[in-house]
Amino acid sequence: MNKFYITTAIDYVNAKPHVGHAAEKVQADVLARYHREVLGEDTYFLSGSDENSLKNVQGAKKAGKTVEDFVAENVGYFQDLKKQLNLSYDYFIRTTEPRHFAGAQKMWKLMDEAGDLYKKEYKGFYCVGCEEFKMEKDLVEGKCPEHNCEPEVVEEENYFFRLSRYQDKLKKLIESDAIQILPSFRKKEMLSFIDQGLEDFSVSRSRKRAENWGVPVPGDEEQIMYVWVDALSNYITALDYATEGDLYKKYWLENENRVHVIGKGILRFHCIYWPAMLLSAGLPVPTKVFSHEYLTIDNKKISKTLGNVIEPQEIVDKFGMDGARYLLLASLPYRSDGDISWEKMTEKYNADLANGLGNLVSRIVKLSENLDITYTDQELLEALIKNNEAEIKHSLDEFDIERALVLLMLRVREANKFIEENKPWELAKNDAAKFAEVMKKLNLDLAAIARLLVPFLPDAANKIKKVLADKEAIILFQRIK
RNA sequence: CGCGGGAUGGAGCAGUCUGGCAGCUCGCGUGGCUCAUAACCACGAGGUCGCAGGUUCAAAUCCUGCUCCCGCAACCA
Repeated sequence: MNKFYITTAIDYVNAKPHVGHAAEKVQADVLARYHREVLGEDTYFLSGSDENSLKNVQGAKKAGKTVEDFVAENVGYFQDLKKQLNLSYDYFIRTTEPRHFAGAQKMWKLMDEAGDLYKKEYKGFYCVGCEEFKMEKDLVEGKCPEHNCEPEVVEEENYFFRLSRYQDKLKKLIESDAIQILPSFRKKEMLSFIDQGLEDFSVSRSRKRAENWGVPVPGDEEQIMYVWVDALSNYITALDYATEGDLYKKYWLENENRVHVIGKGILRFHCIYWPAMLLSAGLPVPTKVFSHEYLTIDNKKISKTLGNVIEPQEIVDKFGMDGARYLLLASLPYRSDGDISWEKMTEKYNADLANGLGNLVSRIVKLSENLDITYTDQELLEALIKNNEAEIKHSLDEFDIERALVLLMLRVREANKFIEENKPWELAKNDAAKFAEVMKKLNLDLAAIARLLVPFLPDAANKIKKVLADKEAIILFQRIK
């Protein structure tokens, strides 16, 4: 049996999740369900939280809580997304778990043994007010914009990873699609980044600066792992890499599909840093990295200060679980950022789900009320083919979820058109045979559409199947003002 | 000359690789229908396809130059 391992990014839990986080999880969920429920593959789907960041320590301080409590509380909000949006992930990894520490340290040791870790002076601008290092680009006229003070130049010894050593190997892996990067223009971007020359990067911080929070560097009491080795290794530590458990063997070692779904902002770390670290440790690299674009709200970046945050739960409250899934998926184009607003969402929900799919279900169920419709599996397979099954699958193989949904909605329109052209309500009165024939086709089409909807709108798909059998009219998606 | 993406009717997008009547959804107007969630279907108005050149029988599509917008630009998820 084919196997499929898919992960989402692990999120910082220094605040509640917003729609952008939610959209990524739903996208990954569609792909996971497609492989698990449609293709019937042995699928493992992972999500999780990145808890070892200094940002969490700072967030906790602000909130007047212990880091443990602060992080646990926010993790709860992220885990709530599972129920809210019907996510089907198999496990939610927290990077504060002991087995994650053990796995990250194990990987560190292998990289060290490979001779890829070395100590070097790290020089940076440290703002005492922010208690963190600032990038030069973040400084305004050489000063920290938040505190309006000149940062200290601090030098500190850190461990560095020899990324430079893997430049050629990475280029080959990406060029040949051994690591396939989607959409394709992102592959181009990564290749041209490699061509500019890869430099080593720092992978640790002093224990003091890390505020004693995070994964300790093996064999060096004074250093804590910085984000890369720690966070990225979650994709294998969650599979019990530390003990080389069954999950790890099954889904990482003996599997051809190791897929990461991430946002474009962290593309480089997944396509370059992470594979290089795996190469160093002698472990298999990911086979696919899908980079989604970002959601904006009212054409602005999602930002607390702008006050334009929409919580996932709010969308669920208004449009229902599958309604929210649909809107998040359909609002995020494959190749560019997508914008949402209450107005746009309401419009799309009404057009596609209430007036489109939902109304179609009502029409067909009512018209079929007094008919006894049966069909064979073979007939259903033929209906699937006629309803763009191949094209929809092809879109999903390319991770183009938006296009798959467009194709599905096209089928809904076709069915509505077919009803109009054949006027079954008239046939019911004067041509019983033709009426039965027309309604059988419509039932088959709707059954096919329901089957194709499974990865996207699992609940609605089930309800359609049920209602076709029971013939009890339902309002699948209530029209919203 | 840092890298990548984008500019197509009121809005959102496809089409560009492989040149050939400019297409889809929403919104708007008119008509039709009544099985349905005032839903559905048809027709229509609306675009010199960012700008300027070039190649070609033919350019949104290929070539050259330019303008504007967005993301990334390295240890920042």
